[in-house]
Amino acid sequence: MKITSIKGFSDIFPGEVETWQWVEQKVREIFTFYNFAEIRIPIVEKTELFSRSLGETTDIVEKEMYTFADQDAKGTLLTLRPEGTAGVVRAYVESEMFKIEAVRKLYYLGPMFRRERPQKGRLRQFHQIGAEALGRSDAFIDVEVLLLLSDFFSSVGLEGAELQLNSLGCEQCRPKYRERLLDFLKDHDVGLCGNCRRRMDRNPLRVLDCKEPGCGEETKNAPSILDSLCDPCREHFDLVQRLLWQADVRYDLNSRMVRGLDYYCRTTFEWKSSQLGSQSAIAAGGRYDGLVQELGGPAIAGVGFAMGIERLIMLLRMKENHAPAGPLVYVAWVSEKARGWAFPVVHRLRRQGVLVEMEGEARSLKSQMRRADKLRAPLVLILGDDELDKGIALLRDMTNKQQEEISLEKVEEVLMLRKAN
RNA sequence: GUGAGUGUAGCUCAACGGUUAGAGCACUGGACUGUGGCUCCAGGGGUUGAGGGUUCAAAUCCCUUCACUCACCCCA
Repeated sequence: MKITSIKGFSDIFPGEVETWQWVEQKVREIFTFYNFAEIRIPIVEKTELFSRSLGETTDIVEKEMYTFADQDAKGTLLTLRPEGTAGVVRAYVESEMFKIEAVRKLYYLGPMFRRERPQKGRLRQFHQIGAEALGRSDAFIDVEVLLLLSDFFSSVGLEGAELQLNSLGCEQCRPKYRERLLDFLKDHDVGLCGNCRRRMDRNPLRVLDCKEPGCGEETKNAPSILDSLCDPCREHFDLVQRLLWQADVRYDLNSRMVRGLDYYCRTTFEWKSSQLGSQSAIAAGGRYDGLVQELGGPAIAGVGFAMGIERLIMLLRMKENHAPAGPLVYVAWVSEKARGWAFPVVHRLRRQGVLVEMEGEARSLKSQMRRADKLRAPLVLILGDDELDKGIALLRDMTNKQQEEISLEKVEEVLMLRKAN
């Protein structure tokens, strides 16, 4: 029986991996420019970290986490991280970073795991790029984070992503809004789909972004969270919008946008694209002012986002060719003696920085030429017994079909020269 | 977890229940005895996802199972 990969876990092969490397390079460039520093955190954490920060009743915690017992005596429950924010905040609190410098701007990049049914734009192991700004509660940092994302998108040439913006309020105003909404929904529950009637108790906000047309109709006049914000939240959100406007970043207000994790408050946002299929969010995030404290730290605010790399790459559509440079010289050999002569030469050339590839098996010269052509090598060094006897090698220029004889002693020298050009 | 769709050569796909399951691309070789792209010719490559059933006969129909895809749920 052939062993296959796990459902929802995929390989990234050469050809595609170059695009990943290019994206990662852009991340480092842009994020560093905004003074975000990379942090690398473990892929496995204690289960409790996630259940406490994401919320016990979220889908992720209830049914999507890869959780297992450690081999220690207590059988400590461990979980493959389903997202990055919890781990970053844990590291921030645990290392007491805030004592030295309360404000930290961090980013990370790596695999996340959620046991969902795979579909377009959704895998069980997927990759996220995330940024977290800890220690500031002002609207300016919310917008700085949004501008970072926006600049990143333009640096990779992403077009057609739309920003949706909302505010979820704080512990003061959100519970009040929740009550108001619930009252409204109770009066209208006849027109709601079965799904939404179930949603009412668990997370009434979610009823608002139900895809059923009937539910949309029924909740058309539902109270909006944006009309229910308390004064500080209102001012915060107004400033966010004013700054975005100033920075020329377009957005749509969406008071029905819900975030999946419990820790969000105030500003939340989502970048969406219509070209992604049903899973349309490419990046999403928001403010999480209570999280640091929830994880045992001081009352320190935070704001951040996560972006799905697979989804991002789907949208980039390989506009640019990120393939690495092919070999400068392809060495074709037609006898074992020639191969034996060429092998150490190839090695020496590589050590001197010349990109050389050499045929690996005894094949016709024709097929070796084909291979060289396919690799787009501009030069082919041809070696056979005839040449060795004469003390020469043939150097063919693939672009103009010119071929010259060079003495064996000069091969390295000549190729070094070609490299320089 | 629920629902639908699809599984045939390395890839993209054909084949009314009826000869030996084909084509394009890719690969290998030849035309060009040791020279790439274009063209022409030839060749290799398949347990038709797996297992069972119906039938004189199954890639084709039925059942089971597995995998993939898309959607719901939910989310990056």
